[in-house]
Amino acid sequence: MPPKPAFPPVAEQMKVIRRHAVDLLPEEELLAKLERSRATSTPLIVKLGFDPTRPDLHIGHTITLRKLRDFQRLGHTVAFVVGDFTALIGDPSGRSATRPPLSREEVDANARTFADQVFRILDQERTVIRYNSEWLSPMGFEEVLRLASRYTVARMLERDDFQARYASGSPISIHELLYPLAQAYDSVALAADIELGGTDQRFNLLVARDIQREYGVEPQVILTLPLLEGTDGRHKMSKSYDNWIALTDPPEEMYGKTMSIPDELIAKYWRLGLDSTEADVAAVANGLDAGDNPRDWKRRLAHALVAEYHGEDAASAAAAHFERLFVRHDLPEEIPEVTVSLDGDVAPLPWVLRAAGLASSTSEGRRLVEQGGVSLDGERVADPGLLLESGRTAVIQVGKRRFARVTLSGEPT
RNA sequence: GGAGGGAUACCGAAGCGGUCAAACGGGGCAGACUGUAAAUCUGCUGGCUCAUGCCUUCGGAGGUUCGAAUCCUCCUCCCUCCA
Repeated sequence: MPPKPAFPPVAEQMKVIRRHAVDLLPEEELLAKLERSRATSTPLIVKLGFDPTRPDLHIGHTITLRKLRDFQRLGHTVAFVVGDFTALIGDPSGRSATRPPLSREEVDANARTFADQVFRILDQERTVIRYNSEWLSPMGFEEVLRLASRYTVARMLERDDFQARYASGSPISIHELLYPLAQAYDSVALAADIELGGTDQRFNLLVARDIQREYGVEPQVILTLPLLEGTDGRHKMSKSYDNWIALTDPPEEMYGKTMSIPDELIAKYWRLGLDSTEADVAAVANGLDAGDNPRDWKRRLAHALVAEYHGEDAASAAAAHFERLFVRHDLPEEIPEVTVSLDGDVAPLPWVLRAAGLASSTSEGRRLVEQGGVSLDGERVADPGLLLESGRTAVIQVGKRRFARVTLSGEPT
């Protein structure tokens, strides 16, 4: 059992809770809940939904996770809802297309991966994980109708992503309209006091309040947190935009991706991406205002991020690796060894690139050579017709980041 | 149930009988530049054991034609309006 929570005074709790919050609605209700919780020594139930279609957490998710941890430190309980049932629908949030549903096995595997990552930040003792199939699956059609009758099409279509899809003539399936209701019902089942989410979740979170009320459950307070832009600096961080820094990214990858964010985002990453204090954030902002080279703050940021998830040593190694590859353009410390078997005595370079996994096709390999993107033992190659003999070993570099020490073997496998 | 519109490469979107491996934009990749995997500029972006060569693509299946992404028939899916 977790130690008996010692709830700090409400004003103090509010101060912690408010930090970084975008929406905190309605605040009076939260105050009341906190007062009651403290008076009765009962932790509040703080809900966060998790979509098991995307098990890979990234830096953007940590903003919400840290806020959850704040709640845990204040003595409250976190309830995670694994949306294994709702994954059959696919959250239409921010998507332009219907999502394909998942299999049971995928959901389970994703949920496990998710838990591994989440407990890097959260306190396991004060976390409850629930699967929403637990209550959604047994609902009969009658129950679903009852739930669906509590909300109107017009209100549902207020959601800007639905509106955009409808306006642009993209299909919206009826079941997608049910998603916010299902998510809302989770809050009924859990009797959630507070639900967190990114600002893009505002609509879904608010629907839950109405549905809870309909079912005679005290409505939850909603707390939304800022979305962090991804490495491209344009879209919110997301796997689908390929602009994400995953918690599980290897150190060099994490470091390099961080170094590629636009300079304007440095301060924001410090504020939201790290477990930083106001003083840290101020130091960064002041430094940048005073004309510090942004590169230095970005390096510190990259270092701090890697250190948080991989430790100090890994962070230093990643920094050194970055120096070597991108600043000095040297070879990396470790180059993967690849052996390629030839059919004959020689093989054209583009073919070898494909066989060694350095290009996705021979034609792609040919293009890379033609564009000067390929070098052999440090020498740039210009002729796509170049033949390599069997028995030879060479370090082949493609672009800035792909390397392999390739051995050509004459033995047909 | 009725009427009309649509399905094109990773995404969006042109093309409407040959000059189409298919405009353009985004994305991606490469090059130059850079503190940077940023920004900017330039190029590339179906496949093939070495090719001013060959092969396969424009929802699916047939057909017309010397020749089809483009025309016809049927099928599948989507959208809009009317009921």
